[in-house]
Amino acid sequence: MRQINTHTDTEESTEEEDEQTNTRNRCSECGGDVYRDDSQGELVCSECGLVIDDTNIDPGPDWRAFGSEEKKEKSRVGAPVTNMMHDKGLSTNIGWKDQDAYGNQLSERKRKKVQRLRTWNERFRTKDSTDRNLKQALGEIDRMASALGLPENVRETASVIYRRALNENLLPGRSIEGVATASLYAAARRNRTPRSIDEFVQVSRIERKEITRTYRYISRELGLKIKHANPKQFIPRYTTELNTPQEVEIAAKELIDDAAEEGITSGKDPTGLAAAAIYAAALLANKKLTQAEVGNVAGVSEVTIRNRYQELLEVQDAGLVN
DNA sequence: ATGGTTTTTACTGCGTC
DNA sequence: GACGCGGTAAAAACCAT
Repeated sequence: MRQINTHTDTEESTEEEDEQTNTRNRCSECGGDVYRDDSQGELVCSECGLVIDDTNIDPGPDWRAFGSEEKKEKSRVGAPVTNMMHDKGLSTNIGWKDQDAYGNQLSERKRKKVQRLRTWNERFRTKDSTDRNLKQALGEIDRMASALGLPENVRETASVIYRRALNENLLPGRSIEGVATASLYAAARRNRTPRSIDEFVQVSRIERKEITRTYRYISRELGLKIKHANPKQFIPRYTTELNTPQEVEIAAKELIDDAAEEGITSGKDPTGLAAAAIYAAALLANKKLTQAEVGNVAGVSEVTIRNRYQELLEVQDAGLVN
């Protein structure tokens, strides 16, 4: 009896978050109005183009439900719609095994029939050039995102950006790969998990010049209004790669904050600032790193670190007086 | 295309281990 | 002598116009 009670208790107390967190929101980036684009199933900022909130892709039950009993029954069925497949994962897939749904072998006639179905299904699935284009681009986005360790929601954002570029006819004259790379670069920055151009050069087949050129182009044409990357966003990855103690990481972030308040960070390469902050923080913590070490993992020259970290320390000295 | 800003490259001298 | 560091000038890259 006791056992039964506790069991049911835990079961009923799960999943009671029906907060409607949307429609009249402010964009976290630029403060613009956010509206819901139902055709895509995502929140879009009217100011800066788009805001993907991954909690919003598949938020809950499909229909209105009255009471919690009904709510349980009418939950959504099937995989969530995703932008990462060129048909958003909604198409039919025919298995490759020559078995029916019960696992029995198919007869010779049925097998041929299914084979024909597979063929036609594949033809329809990638019917026109747009679909083939998307298919290839999304494959590239996925590949690069994996290589750079970018999470799912960044890939989703990149997919959306790419679709928009495609819809607005920005592709002609540009390579699919280039636009795919630029889309992912933009998406990574938008979602506050930026990667440097250098890192993209490592994993993309596109050379640096074209990545930046294409990024500028689609960013302008789509009105993405992406803010400059915050140097702090690079620090954790660098410090873990350098195996520095956590105090250094924290101190480095504070150095960035202080510098940002003084306004000496604008126009400067964020990776350079991050590297300098780490170097300076390590110095202050008596946990020395060489400029070359930090420069290597951040992809920044020693000269830049020198210039930046002295500026950072100047701010600190001035701050102590105040 | 142009000019202003920032970063990189390459080289230097200095002190330390 | 090798290494880490600081400084510098010129080249290269970047960015807005």
